[in-house]
Amino acid sequence: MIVLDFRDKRPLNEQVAEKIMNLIAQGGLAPGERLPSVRNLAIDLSVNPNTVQRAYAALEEKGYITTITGRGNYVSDESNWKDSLYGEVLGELKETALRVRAAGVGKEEALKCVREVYERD
Amino acid sequence: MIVLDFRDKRPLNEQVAEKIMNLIAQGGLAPGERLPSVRNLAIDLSVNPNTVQRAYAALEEKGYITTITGRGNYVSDESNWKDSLYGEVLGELKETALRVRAAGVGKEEALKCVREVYERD
DNA sequence: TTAGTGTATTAAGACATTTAATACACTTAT
DNA sequence: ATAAGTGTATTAAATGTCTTAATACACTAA
Repeated sequence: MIVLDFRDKRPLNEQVAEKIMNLIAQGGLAPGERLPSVRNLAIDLSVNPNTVQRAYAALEEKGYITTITGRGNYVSDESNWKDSLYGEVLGELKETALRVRAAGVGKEEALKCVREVYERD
Repeated sequence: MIVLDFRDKRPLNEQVAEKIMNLIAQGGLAPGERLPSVRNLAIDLSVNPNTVQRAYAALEEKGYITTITGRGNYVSDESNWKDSLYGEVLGELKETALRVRAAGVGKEEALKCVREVYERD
């Protein structure tokens, strides 16, 4: 389901949260579907339960999942996170594009770079 | 000349290096121009000399500046860093685009976002 | 009642960043 | 030659974050 990169300098809890977020965003996890329990996912990823718990807490904070004590974590309805995700991600893209332009890269070259990413596999 | 964000979680030495790099890329610092000494910039930024030294070392490693022991640090000629800057900045764009795609944003919407940045003023 | 769930706390270790205090070699101007 | 300013290097300490570990508690479901 998820593979972590232990050599990456980014915190494990952030990696877990982002990978699950991406799975949800792409439909790999449907709304209403139950996520693995904190303890089970921790075992699967060879990570401490606290680390998974922090990832889940962040995901709930952003509206991607709903937590029910004693039962588990469930994927939220798309309406709860789609707008905020699009806004966040397009904001990042805009910032990066500004930096790319400031560095002197031409418009066509920048567009080509983005197109290539989308046309890969 | 430069203002650091001490609340930002990013390392100070990286912030210093990036801000100087941007100044150079945008012509705020001309080739041949001398940078502030390690000690003076450290005082200006309220930071330890070691931190500035690390920033300068990184900048020299990437070809943005040339260091002469006993004299100072000087902005390198554009030919020394233009390629590496393009590579770095396009790499960032690629990564961001991947994240945008993973979030479920469509190709046309992403391209439109980049186009808008380039067509602004 | 039992097992499985989320949650919370405290302690310890590992690690990166930053500061601090020096020291040394080099260059420039006097 | 001397002095001041430069880059560079080293070692130690302080700090903060991340992670693990070991528990404990409240809740839910079978």
